[in-house]
Amino acid sequence: MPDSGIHINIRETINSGQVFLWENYDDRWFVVDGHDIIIANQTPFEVLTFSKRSKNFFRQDDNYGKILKEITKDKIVKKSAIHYPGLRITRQDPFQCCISFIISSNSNIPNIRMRLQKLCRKFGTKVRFQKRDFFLFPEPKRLADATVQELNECKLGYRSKYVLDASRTIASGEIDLEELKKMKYDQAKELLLEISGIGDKVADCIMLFSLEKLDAFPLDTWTLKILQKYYSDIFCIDKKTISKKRYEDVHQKIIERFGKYAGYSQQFLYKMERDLNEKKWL
DNA sequence: TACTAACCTGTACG
DNA sequence: ACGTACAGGTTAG
Repeated sequence: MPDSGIHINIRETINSGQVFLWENYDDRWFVVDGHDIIIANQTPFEVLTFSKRSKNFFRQDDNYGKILKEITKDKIVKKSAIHYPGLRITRQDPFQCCISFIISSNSNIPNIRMRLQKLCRKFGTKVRFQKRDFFLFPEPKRLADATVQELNECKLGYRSKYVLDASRTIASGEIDLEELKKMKYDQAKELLLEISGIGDKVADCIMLFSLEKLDAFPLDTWTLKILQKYYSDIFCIDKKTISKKRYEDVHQKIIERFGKYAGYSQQFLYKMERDLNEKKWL
């Protein structure tokens, strides 16, 4: 059963920390997604692409009703789901998603966005679409051929070498992100963790937002805070960070608690807690 | 295995 | 104005 627009809130979905390269003009949303641009209109609901290929960027093909029914068994998630109807997980270009979250480490959303924009302007292709100019996200090969010096000009800081490493690993085919889509969570994660700059949290973001792993539940400062605040009876989290071993243990418990669509639960909880603390989405 | 410090950079706040 | 703290973490020791 395909989703109609009423089950997709474009504004809230884009403003939930999963996608960074977007612009809002005249009530329409433009999202740079790899070598393509998504244009989304809320009412009447319509999603088009620059490439003219059909893409379910908002995961319109998910059975949203079924997923909601599953994840709202949890009262806190239910509260958030009522407050944010139509909040979705996006299906992003894997390479862009990968670089986006490598860049996100120890940083904030406006800063991540700025760096990605600089990467696009410096290495991406300029295109004209709907009477506006856009820079597409650079291909893996283009970034693999860049120098640390050039990447530093995009203000990546110490992350420049990570971006280079990841781009080379992917451009060479050593790791094929499309192949990871077909794998189970554990197997895909193991491969992602081989790339320097990708730890547990970043790997989970990449898998949830671009590799079809709805059971991925990124554990960052916010979600850990959420587990402490609302689920102290189930999860014994005392610090701001957790060790690798603990991360795996907690993820296992997360699946037991929230089910196979735990990633969706995470998005609702994350959105709610960030808004509660009046954090910026841009 | 668990724990810490160091890390680039822009922005917010005093 | 100018210093300091902090941000969707990861790595090295």
